[in-house]
Amino acid sequence: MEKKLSRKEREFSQRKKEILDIALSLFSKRGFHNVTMQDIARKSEFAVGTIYKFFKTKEDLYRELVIKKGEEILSLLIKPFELSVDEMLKIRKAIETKINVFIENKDAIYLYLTETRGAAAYVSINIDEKIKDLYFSYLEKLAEVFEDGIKKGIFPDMDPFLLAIGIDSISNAFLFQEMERPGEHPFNVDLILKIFFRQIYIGGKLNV
Amino acid sequence: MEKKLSRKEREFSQRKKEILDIALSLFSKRGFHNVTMQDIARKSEFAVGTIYKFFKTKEDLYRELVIKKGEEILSLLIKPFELSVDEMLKIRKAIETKINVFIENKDAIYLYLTETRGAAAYVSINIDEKIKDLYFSYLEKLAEVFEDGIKKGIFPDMDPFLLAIGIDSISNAFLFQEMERPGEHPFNVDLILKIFFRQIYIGGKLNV
DNA sequence: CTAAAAAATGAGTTAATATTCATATAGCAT
DNA sequence: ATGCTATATGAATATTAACTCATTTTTTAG
Repeated sequence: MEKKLSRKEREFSQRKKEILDIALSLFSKRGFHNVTMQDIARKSEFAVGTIYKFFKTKEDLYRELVIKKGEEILSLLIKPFELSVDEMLKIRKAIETKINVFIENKDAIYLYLTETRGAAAYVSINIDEKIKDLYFSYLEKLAEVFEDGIKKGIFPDMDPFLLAIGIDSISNAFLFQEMERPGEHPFNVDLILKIFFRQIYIGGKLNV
Repeated sequence: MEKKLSRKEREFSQRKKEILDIALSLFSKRGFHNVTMQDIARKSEFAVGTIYKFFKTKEDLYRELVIKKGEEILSLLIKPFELSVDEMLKIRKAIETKINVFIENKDAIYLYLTETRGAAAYVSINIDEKIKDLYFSYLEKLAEVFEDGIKKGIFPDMDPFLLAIGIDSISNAFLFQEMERPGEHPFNVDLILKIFFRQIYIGGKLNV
């Protein structure tokens, strides 16, 4: 069902993708309002009119970009939850994955976090809501892992959703700090786990 | 040195303050680019031209607002650090204060956090840097408390700046969650301290 | 009360940029 | 090679919103 695309269609998608990549690099650095369609046209080496063959409006382009990247990133972030390992390892893998995804997708992360912050960044309520929902669904999956762990007695008995928010926000904060001032305050997964669980987990074993 | 203001001057500041208050409520909901000077004029019941008697440009107005609020909030947040109590209680007070400041200044917090996020929100690099610096100076003060506590052996021996980022980001995350979906996941200072220290601190005593 | 000075007003000007569309170019079939 | 269709182009247009300033209104002083 994938191979039905004609060369024309493949070229169309390829060009569209190129435009979206350029747009990502621009929007993530300067924000929606400080990037013009001219900028996108110039940098992607298309004429302005051509951009409009791919996207009805500037906002459409932005919306498509934000949602596409959001979904892309979510799909990476939730992979560890499908592993059949114990909850502690799942959490560890989830944080490791998050760190890698951050590093590999800095631009997209900027776009994404800008959106979840609402307020000044938002262009249209709908984008904002969609991205919030994606992020929420991630937190819910993470919370489920905590819930399972609590039932087994390996995590403290607290609201699993708050634990999810907690560990995720620490991870985000450390990652942002690292992005802003690289090397100043090195951290790793163990440190995050240590704060959360007073535990270091190595090769299937728990060490305090 | 305060009472030298004439009625004129007092009226001028009063009006300026009114405009800034209106602008805050608008900017915090819709962001810089989605609020027009017309909007601010209409809502504050002045003419557009009058707004320009108070602020040279729209960006000036915004800058003044963001920095004023940032400084206002910082001065509230750092108060607990001046208390002469032990480090654990200082941290507790700092979180309590943060929760209260959040609740009392939701609009300003939105403005403030939007700015610290950089990226899409930014208007001019200078505002952004100024606010980042303010926030950074808060984190540094918080880190000092951790440092003192670590020396005394009452906190675990980790990078105090990371501990500061950590506890602050959890507090922020819980507060945002509460703002977005009130009542769904109740939390309090004890919960945050428990995650961080496995400790509840009541009336000067530590309880595990 | 009256006239000069100060302040406020908002229609009009200007600048920036999203969007359109007549024209040019490239691709393709015969 | 030739015409026909689809695609690309970017100058021209439309829109939006910041900012100005000639006019009106309010305040102050005598």
